[in-house]
Amino acid sequence: MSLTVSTPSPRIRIADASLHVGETVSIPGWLYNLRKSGKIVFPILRDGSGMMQCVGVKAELPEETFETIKHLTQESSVVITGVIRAEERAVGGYEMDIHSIDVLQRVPEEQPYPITPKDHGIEFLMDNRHLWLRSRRQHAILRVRHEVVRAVRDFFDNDGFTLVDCPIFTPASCEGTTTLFEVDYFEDEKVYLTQSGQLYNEATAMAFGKTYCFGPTFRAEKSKTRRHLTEFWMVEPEMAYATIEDVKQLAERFVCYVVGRVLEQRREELKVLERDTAKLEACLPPFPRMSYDDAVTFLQANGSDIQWGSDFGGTDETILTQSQDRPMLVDRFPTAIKAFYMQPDPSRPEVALGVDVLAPEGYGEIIGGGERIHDLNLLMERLHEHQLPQEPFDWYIDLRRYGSVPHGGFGMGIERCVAWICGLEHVRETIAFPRMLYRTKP
RNA sequence: UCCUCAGUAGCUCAAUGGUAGAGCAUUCGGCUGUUAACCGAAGGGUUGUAGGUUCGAGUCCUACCUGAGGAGCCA
Repeated sequence: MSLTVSTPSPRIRIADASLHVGETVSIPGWLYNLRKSGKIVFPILRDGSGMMQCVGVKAELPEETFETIKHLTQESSVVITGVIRAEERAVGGYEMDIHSIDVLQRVPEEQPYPITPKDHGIEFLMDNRHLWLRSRRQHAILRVRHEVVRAVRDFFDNDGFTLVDCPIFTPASCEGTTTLFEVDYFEDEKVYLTQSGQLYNEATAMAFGKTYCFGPTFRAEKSKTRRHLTEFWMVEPEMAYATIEDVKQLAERFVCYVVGRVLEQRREELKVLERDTAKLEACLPPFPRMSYDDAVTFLQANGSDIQWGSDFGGTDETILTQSQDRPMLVDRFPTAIKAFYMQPDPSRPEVALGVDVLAPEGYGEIIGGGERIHDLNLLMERLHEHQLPQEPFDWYIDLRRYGSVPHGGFGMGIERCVAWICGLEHVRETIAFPRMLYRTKP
């Protein structure tokens, strides 16, 4: 069966098939599907870069080779050698006439590959997440995610930001204290998994001017919705000498760049996902801007029972964004519901200079950020009001002692952004191995 | 933590309180251009668990377990 060993041909990836028309090449991959029709077989090979329909004709192959192909099982690992040919009837436009096949591992029929070409339920698919990643749709989503991550890095790298990553073990909370994962450190010490790199970003921004961090973030929220993971990836830029207006402009440019890159580089994947790209093409500046005050008025006029002073619910975000064709910016939230470090509006201290970006089509908040307090006394006051201990924040307070300046930034959740761009029902498909309230396997 | 819904073949789902069934997957057979191929046949079940009502329970009742969706909170 191992003809390729004695007659080695150049190995190619399916994505490069168009460069090898007429050549004899080998493609290492896995059997995606197999269609049989008497004396002709059509194994569909996948190699991670694409799909290739191969053709095996009984009359043109040794009987043993033909029988081997005919009885191949789904997801068996094989190296197929043959000649590439342009073929309109094949998906992808190219086809391979099989000369020989080398089977590395044949999936046994008594334990066949569980994910068949028909429908499956979400529980079954999540239990088989390690295999589900091989399917076309999951492949497309994770390629879009990769493009988003690349675009995020390129955007900040090309805009004068320095990447300075923040610690994952942290001694204290940035956001609320009830949503921290506690970890046993040495000598009875407790540390927590980071909820945000933002406090550290403020230190690095004072050192480099403009910085960003990008890494995993953890929230022990008992949230069981399509928008929540307990472990997610967040990119957080921070700028010295910046106001809320600078933050808003940065967020707007950033979101447009990321969406533009996916449209430019990942058309095929969006097509697999049946994403209406017109909705993404509408993502151009300027984004509509609304104050929290006006948002509350708008919501009340459109059926929400929200009262001034409380945060938006999931349905509130949907009501706000459903009439928009692009993301919207909402700013100046009640100071009382925002984190202690948020800068109050000097002319209206009851509202804070925070801004959220809400994605359209009901996807909700993808960015949260704003201007931070830079006045030492005000920061001390706010720490006290939030009943936070001073000692763990000593270093943070120091930043207001040594050349304090107005500064701000934001955080964007990668999974929510990818879910929106891909048009997915749930964020769980946007990360290879999602961690959720009741799921930590596989 | 609370609310709602669902657990039946490996998977997706049917079955008025009255003999547990189909499609896909698997195996065997047929077919030289298939596109989640198609046609024929076979094997495959402690109906989530424990109780209860009933002549009789997959179906009704109670508790529990598991999962999904949502609320609150959030990116």
